Amino acid sequence: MNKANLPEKTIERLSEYRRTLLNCLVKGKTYIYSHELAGLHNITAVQVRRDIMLIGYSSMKKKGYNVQELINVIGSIVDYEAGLNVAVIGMGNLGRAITAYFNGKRPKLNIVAAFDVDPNKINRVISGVNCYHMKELPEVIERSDISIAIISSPPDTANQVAEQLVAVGIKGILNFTTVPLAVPENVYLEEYDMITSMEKVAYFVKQAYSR
Amino acid sequence: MNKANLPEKTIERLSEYRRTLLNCLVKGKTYIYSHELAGLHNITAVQVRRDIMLIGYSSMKKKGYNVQELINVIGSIVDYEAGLNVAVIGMGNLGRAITAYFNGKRPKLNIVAAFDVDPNKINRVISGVNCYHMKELPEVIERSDISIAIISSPPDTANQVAEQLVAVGIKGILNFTTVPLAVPENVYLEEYDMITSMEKVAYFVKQAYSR
DNA sequence: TAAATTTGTGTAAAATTGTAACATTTAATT
DNA sequence: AATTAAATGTTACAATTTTACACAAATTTA
Repeated sequence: MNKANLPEKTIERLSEYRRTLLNCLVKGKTYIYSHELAGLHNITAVQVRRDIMLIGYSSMKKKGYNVQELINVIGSIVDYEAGLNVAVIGMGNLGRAITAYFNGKRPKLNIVAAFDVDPNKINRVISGVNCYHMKELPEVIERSDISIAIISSPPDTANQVAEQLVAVGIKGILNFTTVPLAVPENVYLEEYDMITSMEKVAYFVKQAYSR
Repeated sequence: MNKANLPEKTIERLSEYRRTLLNCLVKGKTYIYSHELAGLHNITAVQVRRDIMLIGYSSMKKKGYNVQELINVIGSIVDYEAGLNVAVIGMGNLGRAITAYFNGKRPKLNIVAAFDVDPNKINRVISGVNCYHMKELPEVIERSDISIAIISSPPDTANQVAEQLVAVGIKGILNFTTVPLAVPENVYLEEYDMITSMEKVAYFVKQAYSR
């Protein structure tokens, strides 16, 4: 079973499917058809079946997919069995919201440390996570075996923060700041900018108006 | 000049270019080469030139692009001249952070109202925006000429909220909840899920480990 | 004037998704 | 029990979107 090298888009969808599936479980739904899952995600049933085919899972034919089993299989693809630890850099409004929003939602992904430079935040538990001074970064990352970082620091510090993170061996970065980052190839970088998302929406709304 | 129907990815990049360009201006840089812009965004110079070609702008050959001019042209594509008003639905941690983070950053996009059902929030100014009760939604949307909504409400209410928004004539939705939404075709929907982004990072970190 | 640099753009390639088709399996129905 | 209907697994191909390649034209610099 070649679970490696799945298309990036497939990974995204698998993550999304899992959320929907977890929701199904809560509602007591134990089987789901490909076309149901497709409808919930605004895609075609073939796409769903293809994605699921790629991860090597088979349904109970004619009854749809076993929800719990599918959740497990997706987990075996997406999750790192031993769990991965995450740090948040920058505990402003956004950093705190992300931390609060995220923590506890994924058993195999835990935010275990936060960093800032504001003396009022250092050595306090904020949004459920202890906040350290940036100068402690190397030690804490090492000690807590942190491999992923979320950057929510002020934009002008972002690249410098990224450099430090790379230097201490971080393997994946999720960038919430407004500046694009430069990192070596062996570090996976996911950029996310809310403003771009908003502007995209605005553009298409504008298009709708001018017709 | 056919500015309509630009590829979605191009719109994203234009938004990102603009941010970088604004930053250049601040630093006193008035001209920029395609390969410089490309380097800052980890893409190829051809991609940059192609995007700029699509919006019908031409550089001073051999001196690079005029930063201010390019900002203006991108604005003429992405922005709605008269401005667009935005509402945030759900003023929990995330809603407040988004509002605080966003407001003031884009002159043509303004968050002008927030909605919640928590009595402690109603009729208060939160993160710089007045918070109304959900039952006032139709009236406020109408009165304030709001065409875009950000949903940051609890997941189980998201679809119901979306329905209400569609009913009152919202044209674009940015969904920050964990449930995918179903909206009519004439409403532009942008889904964003942090957890999926995180899981994507985690997946690729995992891949890196198992090699 | 020659060399080097940079842009603009036609064309090709790659990646992704959608459509159609169909054998196969299973559940339900008659 | 046989038939019908529904759903999956899979392939092939078309359509679309996105990115890369190649190169002429323009312009600066040496």
